[in-house]
Amino acid sequence: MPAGNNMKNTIKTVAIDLFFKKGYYATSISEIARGSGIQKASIYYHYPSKEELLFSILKTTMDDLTAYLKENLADADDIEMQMRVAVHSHVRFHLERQKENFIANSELRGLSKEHYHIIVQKRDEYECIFQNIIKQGAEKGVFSEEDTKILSYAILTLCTAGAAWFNPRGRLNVDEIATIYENFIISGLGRKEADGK
Amino acid sequence: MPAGNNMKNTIKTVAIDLFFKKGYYATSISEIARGSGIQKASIYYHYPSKEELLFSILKTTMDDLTAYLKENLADADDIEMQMRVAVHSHVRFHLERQKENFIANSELRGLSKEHYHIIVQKRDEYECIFQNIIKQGAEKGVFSEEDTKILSYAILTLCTAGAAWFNPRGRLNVDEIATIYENFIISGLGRKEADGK
DNA sequence: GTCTATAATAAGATAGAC
DNA sequence: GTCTATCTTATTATAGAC
Repeated sequence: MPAGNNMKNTIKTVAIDLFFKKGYYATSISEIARGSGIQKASIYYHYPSKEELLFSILKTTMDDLTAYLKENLADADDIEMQMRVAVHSHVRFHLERQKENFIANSELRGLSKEHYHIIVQKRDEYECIFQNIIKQGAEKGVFSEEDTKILSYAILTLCTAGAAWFNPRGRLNVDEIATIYENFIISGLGRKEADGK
Repeated sequence: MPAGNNMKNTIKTVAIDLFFKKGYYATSISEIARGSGIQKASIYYHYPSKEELLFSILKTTMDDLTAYLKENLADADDIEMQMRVAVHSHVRFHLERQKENFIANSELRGLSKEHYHIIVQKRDEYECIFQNIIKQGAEKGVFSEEDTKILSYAILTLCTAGAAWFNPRGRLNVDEIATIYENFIISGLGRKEADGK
């Protein structure tokens, strides 16, 4: 994660802040420079273009997101536990790195065609992990047999949305929110007839 | 809903298309004019500014959304049915007027302070209807006693997200998707102990 | 109600000094 | 690695003819 130790990271941190607050297009290189304490021309020493700066943010976020999920899933054995861990991991990451994740979900259109494909492929790989858990759960009779793709989108967007409204100084902390979502989703995925547990 | 019968509506329809495809900031008045078959200066005869055009789109969308929900809820009596109807109504409206709704959820930052407050107030009123159903459901023991606000955000963002990926020529039609969401949410809201139904 | 022409401004990016 | 100065281009919006 970027800290303020060198200018390249400072610029990135400032850009994340501004892209989150105002959006990518509404943020100018001048503003990023002002926030970083340098002149706008100096930005181009560190990043070849505004678009490359955005790409750099999104790439790091997606890589860290997937690494975090895999790390957390290593301990989970049965299917329900895997889904619980996956949801918790997703919510936690999105709440703790709220700004980057919000950008990763709202500013994909700012990317070049090539960069867009790279990020979307990373996102697909991540989604695939969730879809496999749902599919396995349906096969083993733990989850209901609704449409796997739709449910994975539903679950992911549900948790992702947390990043849009979460207030770090609000009523509930990260783990409390993650647990509410976790219960909601496990219930939602349960078979409708009766709870066989 | 705007049709192509007069220039003011044509401009609005073209703008919705472009704001959805490219985003508000990435869309220029020139492009909207080109799509409408007039010169860019002529846009200003119909709308005083680009921001007013955006506001006009968002205002119509929010008003129609709330009217549609109230209309649908008029028939529903018990709480579970009310939630089913509300979810179905929300999903249906968001899938059928996908572009406007996507804009209404992603381009609020493009508004002036005054217009922003008007739209957010309309959104709060709409959310309030959902929160009341959840609260009543919890009081009567139909739904679990989780946090009302969190759950209403969860439900709304869940359904709203449909608008972001729905493909009108895709595998599933509007009603099929709405029903999947409906079941998921009713299960998710159910009490965790055992299904008392 | 739509046009042409243009004003006013701000953007992303580069050149070259230090 | 950061600066000043500048190029190029695009933007929103207005003035005034038709």
